[in-house]
Parts: sequence; structure tokens; C-alpha cells
Amino acid sequence: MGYKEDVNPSDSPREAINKIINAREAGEVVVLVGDCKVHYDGRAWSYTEGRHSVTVNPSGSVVIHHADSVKPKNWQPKGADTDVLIDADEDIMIESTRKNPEEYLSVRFEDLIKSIHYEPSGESLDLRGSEKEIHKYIYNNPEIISNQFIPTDMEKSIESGDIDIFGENDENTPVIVEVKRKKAQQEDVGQVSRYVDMFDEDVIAYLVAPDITEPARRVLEDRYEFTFIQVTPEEAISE
Amino acid sequence: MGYKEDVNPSDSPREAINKIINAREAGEVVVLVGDCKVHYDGRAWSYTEGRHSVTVNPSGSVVIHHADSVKPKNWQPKGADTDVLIDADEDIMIESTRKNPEEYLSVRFEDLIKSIHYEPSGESLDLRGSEKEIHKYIYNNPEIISNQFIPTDMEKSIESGDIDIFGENDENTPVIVEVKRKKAQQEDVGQVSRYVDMFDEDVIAYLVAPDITEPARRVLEDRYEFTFIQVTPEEAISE
DNA sequence: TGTTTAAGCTCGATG
DNA sequence: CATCGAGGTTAAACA
Repeated sequence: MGYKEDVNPSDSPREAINKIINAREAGEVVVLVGDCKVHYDGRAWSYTEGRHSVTVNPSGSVVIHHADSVKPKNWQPKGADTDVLIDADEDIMIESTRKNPEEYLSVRFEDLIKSIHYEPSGESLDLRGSEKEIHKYIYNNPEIISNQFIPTDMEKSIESGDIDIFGENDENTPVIVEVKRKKAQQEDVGQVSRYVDMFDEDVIAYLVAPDITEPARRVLEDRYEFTFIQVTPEEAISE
Repeated sequence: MGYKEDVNPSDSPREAINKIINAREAGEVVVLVGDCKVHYDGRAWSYTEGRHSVTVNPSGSVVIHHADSVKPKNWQPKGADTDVLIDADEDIMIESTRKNPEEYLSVRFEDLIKSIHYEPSGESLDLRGSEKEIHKYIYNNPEIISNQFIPTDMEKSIESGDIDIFGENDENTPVIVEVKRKKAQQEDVGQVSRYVDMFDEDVIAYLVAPDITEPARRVLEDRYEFTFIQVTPEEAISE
């Protein structure tokens, strides 16, 4: 097939680096598997030894995975300046730097077991169940909040952030509604309280979520006297 | 070498699935590359088509990457119930479910180009620059905050969270210090204000970080009258 | 097991 | 560019 030849365990380091460079020059993604030492220095610092899979993309991004973890152990985003090379000891190495923030990543393979090289390609994606869909649902069905609630703004911008849904009640008191698509936490109550603090007059505040944690509920009711309203994403999408 | 044979583009679907099952039974990590359709349903929902690399770990975790992105497009964490199989149309498929939350992931390969199979192994890791190291640094060097500051507690637990460093000044006024290892944002100012709200008496509050965003600084100084103090992780680690 | 919080969060939208 | 908020956040620490 049209793919550059992969590295196999019987390859010499020189053979391996030639195959990898060929693939990189052809614009292919290179996945290297083997035992390596990984250095990272930048916003934090780390050193790791062990068997990893290392993906080097044409854009310069690098992703290093160890078994089991969904998040990469180390990485470099696209736009990084990334080279695959062979050092004086004939070890395959990856060196990658980025700026803003300035960060450095290097991988030295003591034992490069195998590689895959392949052409990347585009994709099509569809994702549903976003928070914005819930906003629309509440805006169009304000009685979920209160029969007196008259919504006027979505994503209303104030100094300390965006109020998800803003409006007033039948006595012209401002009403703030903050929406979460998952269980509300203390942090979310804090966010509402920051919005409330921005007003000099009295406001009524609602926190809308599928559920609320017990400590969050306590702070919300006892300290701030906001109201929690249960709305699940499923209800909102079914509209 | 001792690794189960990889899939190559000339393999029939039957040959491919046999190689993959052999590797899985031997406890190896399987990395599949090809054109596939990915369905996900759970806390959210997504559908994706295109060329991806799909890693299936012995623990059941699955990680699906598309070129350039550091974050996986889809995934399943360890402990998921994951099978690699061949369907009636002789397409290689991955099916994976997890509970709590209940989530479903499937991958159907229209064109499985290649695979790598390899034995995972342990690793050793060292990471520095954590927030806790900065806490210790400030606790042991309180003059960074103020010459009047006398720290008494680290991670002092109050109703709405943990105060990073707590103490008092020379007039017995309580002092709260919140530490961030990166640029402080409005959210962080809000966190400090929540802590301050928990006290009935007057308190002095400090936000310690390497830097602060402009909106956060404005809210912090104008609205709350807290004090920002610049401390970088580098200073703290150098101790 | 559930909750809380940090993270090199990443990523996309927006001014 | 920086900032901000969402995320299937993930993952680890702790109750």
C-alpha cells in the first residue's frame, strides 16, 4: 500500500531513523512504541521512564501515552517545533519546543520496538447535549423557573462573567439564572454569588442543574438564599 | 521478538481479528489505525467519521485520537467492559461499555490499515512544581505576605472549602492566603470571597499567584479590597 | 464509594 | 493576541 514502511524490532537504529524521516517528509503521522526516557520542562517539570506510545503528528504536536490513562502523560500541542533524530549513541530521540508558554519536551528511546506511519485525513463530527441547548429551553419555557419570570437576555455580559439567562419578575426585580448540565458544586454556587454581588439592588438568583451536591445545597440555601431548580439535559433536548 | 504479529494492509478481516485476539489474550496493548465510525452515548452524545488511531488497553480502557489534538476525540476509562470483534459484514469493531456513569462507545472500522501490539510495562515518574510545595514555602517564609503575618494552619478546613494558609496578624485579625500556581483568574478571586464570607468578623485576604489577569485584579482590588502577591513556582521550589 | 479540587488542564469563542 | 468559560473535563486525594 502507499504507506511508508514501519519500523520493526530487527531494524538497526540507522534503518529505523531513515524510515521515520521518510514518513515525516511524506506528511505522515508517526506512532513510536518502546522503552524511553521522557523529560519535560515548562509550566511544570517531569521526568518519566518506561514503555510508552509516542505519536508525532505532521503539525508538530506530540502525544505520549502510557497504558490505562486517558490523558497523555506528556504532550506538546500543534505548532510545536518538533524533530525526530538520532543521537551520538544511536538512540532515536524526539525533541520538541514551543513558545508562549515556553516549554521543552524530549524523548530518548533506549529500545524502539515498533512504529506505525500513516496519512492523516479529515473528519466529520456531530455533538449534541450542550449547555446552550438547555439555555434555549429555559428561555422559551420560563415557567420552569417561576410563573413570574420574564426572561430578557441570554448570555448577558456583566463585569465578572456572563449570566446564562437574565430577566425580571412581575415586580421588576432582576432575576439571574445560572445553568449547569451536570451536578452543581460549591464552585457553581460561588459563581452565582459573584454575579449577585455585581448588582447594587436586590436580585433573585436561581441555579439550574440536573442535581446538586449536598455541601453546595447547604451553602446555597443557608448562606445565600438562592433557589435550586432541577432540570436534566434530557428534558431540554426532548423539546 | 516476543510480540504478537501486527495487522498489515494485506490481511483479510479474519486474519486481522485473529491477530488482534491473540494479542489481547496475551495481555498486550493493541493500537489500531484506520478509517472508522465512532459512536458515543452517555453523559453526552457524539458521532465521528474519519481516520483515527484507537488504543485498546488490557484494562479495558480505550483512547481514540485524531491527528493534532492532544485530547482524545473519544475514550473509555480503565475498568470499562471492552471487546474487539468482527461483525456480520466482516468489519472489525470495538464495543465498550462502562457503568457509573453508564456510557457506551463503539468503533467500526471500514478500513483497518495497520495495528501495533505490545506488552505494557511499569514506569517511574517524578513531578515537581506542585501547589503544595508553594504552600510550604509561604508557611515557612510568611514575610513574603507581610511582616505582621503569623501562619497557624495549612489547608484549614471551613464550610465552603479549604483555606490554603491561615493565620493572623499582630492585632489578632484573621488572615487568609489563597495560593495558585498559575495566573489568577476571576474564579480564584471568587473563591477567596467565599472564604471571607464564611467569617463574621473582619479578615485580611491575600491571593498569591505568579500573575493575575486584568479583570481579576480589578474585581479583587475595587470590589473586595484583597491583596495580590506575586510568587512564582520557581521561587518556591528553589528553597 | 462519593465529593472536592488541581491541572503543563485543552479547546474554542470572542474582544 | 489575551481572556474566559465549558468539558463525557480527568485524575488524585480525602472523607
